[in-house]
Amino acid sequence: MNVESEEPRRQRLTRAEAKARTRALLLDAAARVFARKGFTGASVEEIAESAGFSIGALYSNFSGKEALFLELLSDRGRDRVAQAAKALHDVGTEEAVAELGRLLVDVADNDTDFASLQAEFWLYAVRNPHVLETVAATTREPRQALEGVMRTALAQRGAPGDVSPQAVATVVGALWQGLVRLRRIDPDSVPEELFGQALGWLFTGINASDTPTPADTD
Amino acid sequence: MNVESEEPRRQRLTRAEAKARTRALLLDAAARVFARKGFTGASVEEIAESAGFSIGALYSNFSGKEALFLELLSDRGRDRVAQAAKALHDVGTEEAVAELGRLLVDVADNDTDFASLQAEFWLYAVRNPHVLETVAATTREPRQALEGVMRTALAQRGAPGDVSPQAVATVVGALWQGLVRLRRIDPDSVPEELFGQALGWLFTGINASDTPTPADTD
DNA sequence: GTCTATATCAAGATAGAC
DNA sequence: GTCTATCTTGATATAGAC
Repeated sequence: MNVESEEPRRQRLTRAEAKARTRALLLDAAARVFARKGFTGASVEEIAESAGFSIGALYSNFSGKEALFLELLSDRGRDRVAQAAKALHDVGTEEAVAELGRLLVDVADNDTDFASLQAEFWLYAVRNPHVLETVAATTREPRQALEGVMRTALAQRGAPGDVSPQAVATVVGALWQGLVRLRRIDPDSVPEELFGQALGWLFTGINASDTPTPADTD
Repeated sequence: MNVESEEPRRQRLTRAEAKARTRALLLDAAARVFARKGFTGASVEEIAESAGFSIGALYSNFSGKEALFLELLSDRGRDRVAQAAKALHDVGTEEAVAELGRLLVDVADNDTDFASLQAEFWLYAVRNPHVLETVAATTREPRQALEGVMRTALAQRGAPGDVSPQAVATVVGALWQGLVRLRRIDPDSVPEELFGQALGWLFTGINASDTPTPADTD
């Protein structure tokens, strides 16, 4: 009967740890199911069972479906892109551009749930004003990380000083998202090199332009 | 029996015309409700009543919820962008770029349902393999129209001959989609001029680069 | 802390009236 | 051709057992 007092060697968990582990497993499952079925289409029952628990366990850890979804937004929102952008910070410019290209293909092809979840978050935001700002904030985080990369990239390439790294980061981020989504449903139209090629055009154009206005005939 | 042979003066509708009108009204309502609630979140009851009809009328015109959704995809999928791109075909290059910029802001700010519907279609496609190709096809149509615009734009700007109009059209389209979505949840990060500015960089860079695109023989 | 059982409700779809 | 009434299912959330 003294099960709990046994030696905690071999990964025996305290109650708090067990609960935290359950929470984490539920969040993982939620990410999968929400991505595959959508917010409304996903049932809490499927999420719970997919994590290996029952509905009761889910409601013991989260107040409901929406709370679980929003928790997921906080946890996963910043993850991938911010992390990648930070990793690129240390890398030289030319390699960074190539690396970004590879990252695009990798995410689009392998982490298929990622783009779906992003789309779900976006839709939830435009439909629920009370979380719009929260979702907007999670998109700003990775974009700011990217802005850092762009700042050094522009400097190293000797771009005109009046070019806004923020604008470039926004453009690169938007292009990335657009291409990932398109590649997902029409891979042939987005070959592996396209993103890198586009970045090449972009940076060349930025360098060549002395003013940020497009009405500048060369 | 001779109902159909009555004079159609004074907007009296034949049975076929009445049915067609009902169908059209249901499709309009469906576009609204699907955009606002999502495919799963939207109820056929709300769609029917939003169009001013009952559930029965809906099922008399469409075999079910999915059929209605897919019908919408065929009707609205090509609409906006293809139409716009074709209009741009006649316009000179410089004006076309500026016009595209204005179009972005207009769509993002005014036709709010458009982007939501697009996102719904995309999600439905990645989740339902049997319609993936259909959705992909509807994205190809406007992209091909855009490709025509890009071809003349590149020629007028004297771009290297080995630059693929198809690649440029894909990039411009993806960037457009990405920026529209971002502006929807974070307008400050996508100022009105950003799209035009990005296009300027892009075309300048294309002109300056002699680097060949991967040989693309259509 | 987690599970089982259940109350409550809303949705998709159908059948027959008009 | 459209409407009303209804069948059936599956969902969220809760309450009490272990």
